[in-house]
Amino acid sequence: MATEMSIQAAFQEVMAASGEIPPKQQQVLTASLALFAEQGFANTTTKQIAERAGVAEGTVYRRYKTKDELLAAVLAPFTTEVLPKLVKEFAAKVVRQKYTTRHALITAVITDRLAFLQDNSQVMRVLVTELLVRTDLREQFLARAVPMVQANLYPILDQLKAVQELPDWPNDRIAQFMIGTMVSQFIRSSFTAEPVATVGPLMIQFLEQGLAPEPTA
Amino acid sequence: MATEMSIQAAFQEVMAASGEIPPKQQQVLTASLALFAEQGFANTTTKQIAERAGVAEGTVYRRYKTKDELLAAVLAPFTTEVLPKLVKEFAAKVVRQKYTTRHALITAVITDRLAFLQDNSQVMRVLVTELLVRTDLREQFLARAVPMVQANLYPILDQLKAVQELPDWPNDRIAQFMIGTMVSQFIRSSFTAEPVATVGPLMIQFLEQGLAPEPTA
DNA sequence: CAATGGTGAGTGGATACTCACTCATTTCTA
DNA sequence: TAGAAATGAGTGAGTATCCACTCACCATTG
Repeated sequence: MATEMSIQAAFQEVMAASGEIPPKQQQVLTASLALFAEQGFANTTTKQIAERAGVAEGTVYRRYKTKDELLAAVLAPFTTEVLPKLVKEFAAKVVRQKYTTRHALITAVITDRLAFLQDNSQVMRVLVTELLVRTDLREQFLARAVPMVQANLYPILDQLKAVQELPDWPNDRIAQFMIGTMVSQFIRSSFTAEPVATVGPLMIQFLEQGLAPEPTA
Repeated sequence: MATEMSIQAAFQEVMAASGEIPPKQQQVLTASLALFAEQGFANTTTKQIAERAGVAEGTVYRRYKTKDELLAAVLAPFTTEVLPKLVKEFAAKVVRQKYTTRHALITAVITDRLAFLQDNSQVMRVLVTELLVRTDLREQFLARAVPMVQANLYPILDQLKAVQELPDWPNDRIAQFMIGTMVSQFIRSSFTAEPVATVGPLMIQFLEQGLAPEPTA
């Protein structure tokens, strides 16, 4: 599957960061992620994880002492490494290329970031489902993600508002429309396995029109 | 809570339809729904259900023989009674009032149907979370919901396309944009408990602009 | 040998589900 | 109509199973 590469890449970061992670532990993480994505966290047993990882059940518990720690270990790299990089790289790119139209901004978001999300569809899937149910995880995630988006995306939005490229709506609403459109597409294509390329143009046009500024009265 | 009335209403329908459902069984259903919505299906024990319903654990199993049957019983009225009515009433209303602009259509969808969804937020919540994880349930639901939407919404869209009130995009895409925008708002406000009234106008404007037809070249 | 990774049988607790019984209401019968 | 019988919702202690987690032991490497 196309997903495995970037998932591996995400884990690679953790491996590099926190010393060596032995191969079997990596298999445990990979298997956990896959099973959590397929069945959900609560419906996955540690025995299943061991089997899919080709490992004894005790091995599952060698490094991570509880099943919850395993979930955290699977999600952590995404929220602490991948997501920040995602947002910041994007902001940097936008600033560097001096996008002054929402068309350029939206195109960048859709083609670049949506593809990225779809590459990481497994983690995204687990994250979305668990955020819906686990209050603690949701708060923790929002506490990290929201300020990050605010700090990096909002200035850009303000800038575009100033030049009449965006309507004078609250930033959180604009962000919600963009994110909502992306996530709904993401979820849909995570079931139909359709590539972004086919839908991209339509989403761009829809967002571009939807976020057009109201005629100045 | 504002939700309880319409939830009760949904159960009322089933009660009326399939003979008498004794009061304690109704308490079991209500408790199940509430707990499933709060914690998710897999994280809810039958003991918890019994306690919240003020009932012995055996009572939980009198009518519904398994926990899965209980989930089905909680979701069934929504997909078989409420959702069809939701869609058909909407379609009927639209046709009756002869909406010929997308503004009227979108306004109707947002103010009317979104409020309805938020009234049924508990069932929606359970449905959404379980659809993400349970393949069988998802297929079953889509097999019912998709044709219903196609039969009732698509003709209206075609009609509006004909009079240049909608762009010539595939119907499923237009539907996705509308549904995605609504659901993302629904999920957000199911956490922040903000009323629809405040966001409605913005969503309407966003969708109306986003779904404006491209200038005929 | 020390240290670290790996093993898998075993354990305690939780949980979905059962069943023999009670009790109230309804239906049958003399 | 009084009493007997049947019905079925409700009960809660009990059971079989499952599952997260442990631990005493083994293997490999430096």
